Amino acid sequence: MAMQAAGTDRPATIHDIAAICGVAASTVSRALSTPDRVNIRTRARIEAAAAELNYTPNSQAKALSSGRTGAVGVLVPDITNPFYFDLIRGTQLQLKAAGYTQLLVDTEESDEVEASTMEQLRKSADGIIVAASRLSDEALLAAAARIPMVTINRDVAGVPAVVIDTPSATSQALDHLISLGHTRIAYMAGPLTSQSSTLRWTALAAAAEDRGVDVRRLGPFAPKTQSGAAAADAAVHSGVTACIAFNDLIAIGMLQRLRERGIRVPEDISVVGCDDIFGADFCNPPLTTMTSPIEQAGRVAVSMLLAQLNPLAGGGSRSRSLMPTHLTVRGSTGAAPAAL
Amino acid sequence: MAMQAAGTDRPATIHDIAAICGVAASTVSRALSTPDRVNIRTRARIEAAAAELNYTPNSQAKALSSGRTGAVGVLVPDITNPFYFDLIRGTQLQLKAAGYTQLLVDTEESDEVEASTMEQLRKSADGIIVAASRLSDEALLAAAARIPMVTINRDVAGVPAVVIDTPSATSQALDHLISLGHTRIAYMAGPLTSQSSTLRWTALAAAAEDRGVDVRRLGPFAPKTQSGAAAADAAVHSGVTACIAFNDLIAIGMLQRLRERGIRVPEDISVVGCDDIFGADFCNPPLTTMTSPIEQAGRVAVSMLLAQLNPLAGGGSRSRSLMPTHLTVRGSTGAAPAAL
DNA sequence: AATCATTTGGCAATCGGTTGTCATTGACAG
DNA sequence: CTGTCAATGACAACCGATTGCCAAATGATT
Repeated sequence: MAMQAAGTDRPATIHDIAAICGVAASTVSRALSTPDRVNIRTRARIEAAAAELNYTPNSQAKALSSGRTGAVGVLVPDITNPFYFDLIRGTQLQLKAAGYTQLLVDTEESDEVEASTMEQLRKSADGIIVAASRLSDEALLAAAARIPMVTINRDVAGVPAVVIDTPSATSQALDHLISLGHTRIAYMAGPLTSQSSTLRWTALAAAAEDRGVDVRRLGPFAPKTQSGAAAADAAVHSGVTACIAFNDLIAIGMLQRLRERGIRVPEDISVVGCDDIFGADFCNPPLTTMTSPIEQAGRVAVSMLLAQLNPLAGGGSRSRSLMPTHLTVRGSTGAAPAAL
Repeated sequence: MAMQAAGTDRPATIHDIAAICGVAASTVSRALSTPDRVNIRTRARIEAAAAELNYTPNSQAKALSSGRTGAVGVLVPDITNPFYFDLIRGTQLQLKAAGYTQLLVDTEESDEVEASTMEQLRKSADGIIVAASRLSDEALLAAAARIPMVTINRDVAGVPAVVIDTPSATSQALDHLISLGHTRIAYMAGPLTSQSSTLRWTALAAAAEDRGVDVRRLGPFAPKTQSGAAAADAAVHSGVTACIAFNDLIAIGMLQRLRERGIRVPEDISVVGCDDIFGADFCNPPLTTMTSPIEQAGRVAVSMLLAQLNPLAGGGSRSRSLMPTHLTVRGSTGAAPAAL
């Protein structure tokens, strides 16, 4: 009701409450954090005063004295990649639900920025979530020893991770293409530093060998729609009838380029993406892609991190979580063109 | 070179440096922040020790004692809306360049969440950037009195603002449609609480009156692709031959729905979006839309806020910045169908 | 009624810095 | 040789909480 303690405009402190109630500041602190350690009547008075003054604890001070900051850092390589939008949304939701603040940082695909950010965050965050880390295994492991960490799409022994199981979906995609009659297929690789890209290629190559079809690797290509042009040209030049792109951005870029060049999709060439990001369903043609539970992955990562921070809450914290993926067939894949 | 002070693993403090150099902690603080107040030789020793210990100041402690947090809050109504991706990217880049940290918060289109977040941020941020605020003018003004603020797409007297000039672009869009022969046009409105939507409608209605064409307002519709279905149906039912959507999300959703219903775009109906978000160029058909310099708006907002925080740097801080917009014509608009 | 166990709540140190105040130092001028 | 002044750096208070420790108060027990 009352806006503020009359006159003063600065936020109320624990001392203001203490003065009003005639108790020590420490008592107020206890009443607010460990209610059982304080007489129920004084507690009531304190709570009333706190409400009256519209008191909210100063998080800086809290962090300084308690060591806990109530913040979690979220590191993504490129904030403009729609893939991370969903991820960020997932972490944001789950963190907010748990009363944490999200510190979002774009590491600009740079291992240096990533490392220095981690060191920085060591003091200003209780833990960090690192998506698609560009760091070496050793560096990542070393960092994880210094601050609670959960990685996403980066599996290193000893570091809790959430892994979206796209590799296994690649064989599903491959079978889909084979069933449509394709036998010459390309994988449009992502950045060399991306473990996801490597794992997808490994899984795809293994599946291809198993099925006895020809799958070649092209690239690497940057995970942006602009790279799609180069990817499209490379695919066409290589003579394949279908390709599986590292992610939807590349795939969508390919779609645009192919259209410009008058190459029909899927009649002349089929394109499969990966992730099912915003836009995959309304591009032209709609993209067949491996749908990832991205937002959910973000939420799970937060849960794992919080479990690590507060070991009290029963549930034995799992150190690795594999998120299932499935193929979503849309319009960008079709029967292989008749052989010349 | 040396990893850490041998043995101790916790971050080095100003006191560690002081002990090594045999000076008081305050001297170290001064040497690091106001170098001229300290002997150049001791300063050198201190800097050497700091480097040796790999010292980085504790931001919490710094914030507590100095009152400045080095963080800026960025409030957006819906983090999943691609429009805000570009905005967030712009703020992130500019903040990082200035050495600030970005605190990203999704206010979930709720004025309550927005207000409480602001109160919260009052202590943990030096200033805030509020995009498309859902707050009343009074509430916004009151909040701005409590913490340095810059709004984006929300113009309230007394609060510095960055405004993307989409209203004036609406008349450009209208003229484009008129030149194609359209005379019955609909505006697919956004949320009632969105000032942008209101301003666009006002500008559009005025322009329509001026040109003597019929423009009716339909909606409101939530700014999501899913709302596009309802919007599309409403537009078709109203018998218009063209429509201007509040934003690209609605427009893209309409495109999808119209396609499902077998209504051709632009042959049967033309659609104009607003913002030119990710996806507007590759949807089907590519969307004619009002292109906004979104990322730039984010950067400008940060600059204005920082100018407000550090009045020292000459440039008289402008209190209002109007970002120009232009119409980008793509495939979703075409000649009006012949009258029945 | 005296003793002991248990609450209850205050004191003061602490977190890691910043900053006002002041004593010391040395240089220089008178 | 001494007085003035600027430069330097140490001391200590402070920012707003948390938390260990202890004394006082309460209540239960015998």
